[in-house]
Amino acid sequence: MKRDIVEEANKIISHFPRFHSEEDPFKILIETILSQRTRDENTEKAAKALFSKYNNVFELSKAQPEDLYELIKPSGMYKQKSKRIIEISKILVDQYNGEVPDTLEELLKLPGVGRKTANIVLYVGFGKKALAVDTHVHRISNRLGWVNTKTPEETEDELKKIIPPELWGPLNGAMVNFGQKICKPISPKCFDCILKDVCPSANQFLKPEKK
DNA sequence: AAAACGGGGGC
DNA sequence: GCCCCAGTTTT
Repeated sequence: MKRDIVEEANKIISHFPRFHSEEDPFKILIETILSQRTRDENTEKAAKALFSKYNNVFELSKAQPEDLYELIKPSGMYKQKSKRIIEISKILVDQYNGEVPDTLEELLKLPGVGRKTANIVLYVGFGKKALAVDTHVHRISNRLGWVNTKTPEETEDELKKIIPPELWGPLNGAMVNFGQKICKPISPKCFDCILKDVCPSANQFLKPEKK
């Protein structure tokens, strides 16, 4: 059977869209920091608690790390994240007039902001054509046979060659939902999968994949 | 390349 | 009880 990868991507996007209610780039940046290695529910709890007490970058820039511990604890790694959130806030206030920069290069200078977080902020916060290769994107792209890669960096390069830029962000978000509901790391629900007819890994016994 | 950070949920 | 989560930084 002939594969149409773009069509498969659109299918994932239409079946598992990811909505983003927040629009303030700063709040998206902080939420994305909180979301690192943590599930959505825990991220939302932490973000809600945090923003109920601190409304903006200026207020957060004056806080102490210990002030945030209890608020963001559900998101895990709360000591590091508290420290970084305040460091980021100070940098934004001191060097960026309180605004979040909208380029990959500038975002990567912020503490706790790596390639994945930066790309999520670029897409969700600024609507740019960005692709954040997280564990879901890496795992699913390889299972589907879209790419054959070892590292997220390789996956990013290869995916960008076969997926049109306007789909990068939407596919990225949809893959997260798809990965949580169907194409899970362990015991994926291939029987219920919309791509089981084309996926080379469908119905196989899948072990957790190396990153 | 590997360790450290980390609470919460699924199985 | 073990494994994983829209990872990044340090050793």
